[in-house]
Parts: sequence; C-alpha cells; structure tokens
Amino acid sequence: MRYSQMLIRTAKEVPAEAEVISHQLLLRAGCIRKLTSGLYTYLPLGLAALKKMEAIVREEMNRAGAQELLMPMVQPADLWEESGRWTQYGPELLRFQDRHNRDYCLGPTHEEVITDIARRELHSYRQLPVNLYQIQTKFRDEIRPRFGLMRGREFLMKDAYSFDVSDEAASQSYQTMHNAYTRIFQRCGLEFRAVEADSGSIGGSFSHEFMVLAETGEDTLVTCRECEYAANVEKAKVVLPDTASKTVPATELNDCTKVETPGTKTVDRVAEFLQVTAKDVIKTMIYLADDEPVAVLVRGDREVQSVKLKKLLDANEVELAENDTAWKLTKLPVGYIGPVNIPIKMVADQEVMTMINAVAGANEKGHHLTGVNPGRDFSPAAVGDLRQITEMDCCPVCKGSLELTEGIEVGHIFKLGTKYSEAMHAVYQDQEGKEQTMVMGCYGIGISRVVAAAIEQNHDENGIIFPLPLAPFQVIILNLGIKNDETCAATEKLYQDLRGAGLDVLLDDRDERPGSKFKDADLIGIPYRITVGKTWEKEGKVEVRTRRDGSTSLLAYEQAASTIATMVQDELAALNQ
RNA sequence: CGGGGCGUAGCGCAGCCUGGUUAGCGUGCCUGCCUUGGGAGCAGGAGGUCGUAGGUUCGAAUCCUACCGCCCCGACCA
Repeated sequence: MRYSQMLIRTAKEVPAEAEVISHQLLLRAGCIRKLTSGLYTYLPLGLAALKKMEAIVREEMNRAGAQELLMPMVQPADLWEESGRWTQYGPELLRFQDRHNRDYCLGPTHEEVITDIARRELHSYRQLPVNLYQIQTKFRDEIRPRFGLMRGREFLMKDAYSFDVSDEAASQSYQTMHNAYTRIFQRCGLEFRAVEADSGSIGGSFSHEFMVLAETGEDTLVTCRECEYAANVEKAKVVLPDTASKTVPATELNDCTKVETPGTKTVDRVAEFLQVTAKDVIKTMIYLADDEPVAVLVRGDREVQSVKLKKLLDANEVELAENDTAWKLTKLPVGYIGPVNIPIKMVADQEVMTMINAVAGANEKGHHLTGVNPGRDFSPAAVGDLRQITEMDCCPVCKGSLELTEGIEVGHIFKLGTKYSEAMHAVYQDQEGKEQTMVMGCYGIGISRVVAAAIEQNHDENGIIFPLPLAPFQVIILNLGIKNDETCAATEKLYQDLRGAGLDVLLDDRDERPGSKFKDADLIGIPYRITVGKTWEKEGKVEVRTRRDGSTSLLAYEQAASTIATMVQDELAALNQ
C-alpha cells in the first residue's frame, strides 16, 4: 500500500473523549472513528489490524478441528423464550420489533441459534463431536460503554460452540479449545494468562478466562508465585490457615455485652474507640439480592466479593444497598448493624465463624456488642467463601504466595453442560438408538478487544507498538528523497521486493518533511521501518529500525529486502512454535 | 437509572458571567514561495445552522425553558 493513496489521518492532539491509551492512540493513529456512543467505524488501518487477528483466530480454530459458519445477527424472540433468556437477560439485550410487530433482538451471543442448528442438523452420535464457530459482530447494550474498543456496544467476536455425546467428551473438547486459545494468544505475541473464572450468567460448570496483562485492565487476577494456579479474583478461592479452626474452651469466651459507642459508624472508628483492631470487628453489610435485603458478614478488615456472594445466594443480581434503602427496608441503623438477633436473612464469610470475642453492631444506634461469638450468639443462614482474596492469602493449591495483577479479558471458555440442549431439546441417538441430550461448550474471543488490549500492553510515548502478528503492516518504507528520481526508484524496487517476499508493506511516498514521516511511522506502530534517504544516496545503505526498542542498523541496499524478509519471517515463526 | 461536566470550523480550545461591528485563537486543510534525517518558516485562502426547538429583548453564541447528544462518577463500602 502507498501511504499517499491510503486513508490515514493522524492527529497530534489527544481527542478529549478518549480516556484510556488504546482509545487515544487508535483515534490519533487514524484506526477508528466514533459514530456514536459505543459504536466505531474501523478505518482501513484499524481494519487491517482487526483482520490480522481474525486470520490468526480462524487459522487456529480450523487447526483445532472447528468449522466456520455464519449466523444472523438478528434473532427471533421465540428462540430466546425457549431457552428462558428472553425474560432472564437484562436490558443489555437490545429488543425490537419488525413491521409485523414480531419481537427480535440483536445477538449479544448465539447459544440459542447454534443450538437450534444443532437440533436440526445433528441426530446421531456418529456426527459428534462437532465444534462450530463464527466471527460475527455482536451487540450488547452496555450500561456505560467506554474505553473505545475495550467496551463498545458493538464489537467483533469469535464464538464457538461444541457438541459432545458425554460430559467426558465435552471436557475433551474444552481442553482442545483451551490449547487452541493458548496458541492463539501466543501467536499474537501478547503477554497473557489463562485463569479460572466465574461462569457468570451464561451458566455452566467450569470456565477459564484468557487475560491480556495490562495496567488498565478492568479485571484483577491472582496468580501463584510457586505453582500454575491463576484465577480471577471473582473466583479465587480463599483458604483459611489451619490455625483458624482451633477450638476454644468455653471458659475463654466472654459474655456478649452491649456497650455504648457513640459516633462510630465505621469499622475503624469502632476499633479505635474500643481499643481493638479491625480484625476483631464483624462488619455487617446490607446487600440487595434480587431486591431482597440480606445481611452479609465479613471480618472488619475484609471486603465482600460480590460475585461470590451472588453465587452463594444463587441470585441473579446483588448490589450493596444504599444507606437510605437499607434503612427503609430493614429499619436497622446503618453503622450499628450486627448479626445478633438480626431480623433479616444473614450469610457469613467462613472467616467470621472462626472469630472469638468479636465486636459487632448492636442493631441499636450508638451501640455495639463485645464478646460476640459465632454459633453461640448468632447462626447465619449460609456460610461460605465470600471475601475478596488478597496478596496476604496463600495459594489454594500449593499454599504458595500470591500476586495480584490487572488484566483485560480477551477470551472466555465455558463448559456449558446441557443447559441449552435440554431447554431446546438438542438430542442425538446413541449406539442403542436411545435419545440423549448433547453436552455443550462455548468459547469466545473478543477480536476487536484484542486489538485494543494489544495496544494497552504495547505502546510508548510516541504511539502504538503493534506486535508483529497484529500489525496492519509489518514494514514501512520511508522515502525521504521524494524529489530525487533515483531514490524514488530505489524505494519502489524495495517495496516490490518486500511484497514479493510476502510481507505487508506500507510505502510512505508522501511529499512530506522527514519529521512528519518519522512521527507518523512511530504513531501507527509499524514494527519495522526502513529509511531510504541521504545515507542511501551517499553510501548505498538504508536504515532499518525496530519500533519496539528503537534499535537501528544500516544495511546495504541490495541485501535489505531479503534481510528484512528473513527478520520478519523468523520473528513470526518464533511465535508460531 | 441517579450525580456532575461539556456541546462554538476536521481536531484542541477562547468568547458566555456583565447581550451590541463581519464570532476568534492554535492545529489541520487549500495555493504559492522556501525548506527537507524527528510533526520547520513566510504569505495568501477556504471552512461555522455557535447541539436542537421555543422564549425574553430593538438586538442572543451570550439570559430563560425544554429536548437531544457526548464524557466522567455512581463498582472495595457499613
């Protein structure tokens, strides 16, 4: 491609609307333009990167034995009613009607449609296993789209669905996809982790998220320094140290006593007032679980992990109640709520049950209780792992030390089980001719989000640093002697030679000053830059510069094309192990 | 859906409080000269329903009302 003919408009200034770096750089580099909130046009340069990612995914999915198909983006409501999700799915599902007043939605995901295909097309165990995938635009009406391509409403996704004869076979399919995903992100040249994850509203029994490590990630993951354990904090299991389960003789238990604690609405204030630590206080918070108030107990220095809470309560939605809401619903004094004789449903983090002679709210304004002992003074309706894991906790697998990192979720794989196949009657006949329900899995990759994540992870003050496999162009040639016919001929030949070698090349043949060309080349993040200018005129040499580390070397013009072609091919091959 | 902020040239902004020439600056764009290894310089030029609708007024980008759009916060807390 010739720069002079390509639609690339770069900008020096940072658009006011962009918050995160990938969004800023994608706009500045002329990769995307916003149409409206959460909706973006991919300009030629951005599309080129997107296509690179798409190709890698397609190649690896095919290698793993999956077959590509393409499903409609518009889906009829009746399929969603069959699965139960028409009512279950929230306002993220964009619903609308056609001219006949029939209900439809824009597909945020395609379980219903694929299961419909499966039940129509797959009837025998001989046809299984099958893994079908598509690369499609999805629409999710996010509450608050933000961060450009990271959380748009419309985005490009690869979604795959596997159908198996049994749970064991489904596990095999799951593992195949786990391996394929690992290869995909390795090939992209991204630093990533596969972590154990909560399976969320899609349902199912087991799932992993693939996280690109970047400071701006919306997710926090925990990894073990000693073993392979890695999990999303929403899921990461807290194990209590053995010492926590010791039994205490009844004589060491104090009586439960009410004390006056004016003006101590926070844990820290109470602890200070009563000369204890936050670890001695039971924190009681009022959550709304599907609009029902629930008291949640954690130790004073801990934080509730709402995803864990949601799971324990088997609720669709949990949120912390606003102060006045809590008061309206429970008539309990916020700041002085405690577990003893509490009139509403109560659940507790496992750790709370090991506390001895604790401090807790007395359910009376300005008063707390001391000498509170779980079991004797209160009994929660349920006890479980409810709190957020910390770096002070130990690995649930090997007891090693843990590290917390930020990550961007770019892939998610689920073992779905029979949730959809049962609801929608996707069955096959086994060897005995008996009807069996298919066991499903589903596997997504946010193609457009990977592009954003790649930039979040790979950039500097000068702009994007595209990893070679995702770069819209692998090489950019700068013609700095645009007025010199010989220089033009030389860049032209280099351009043709590199293209002949199978590389994606951008030839900057614009009549611009050198400074602009250097700046643009840096900003759009092309991994290799070849400069043909004075040094070529004088010595017959061209300069090759690596975008990532800025290292340069001079090559004899005659060797340049073959040398660079080899560099690019070697680098790609190394990632493609 | 609540709270806050912002809508003025492609982009970044000033002007608005205190209404009054032809609405301005930087950048980008066009033309010419000059320059050519890290976003040069000079000269000339094009480009605006001041988000939309209504109101107040002799007069509205400016004051009032409604609507629309965009951005940020509302996700570590008892």
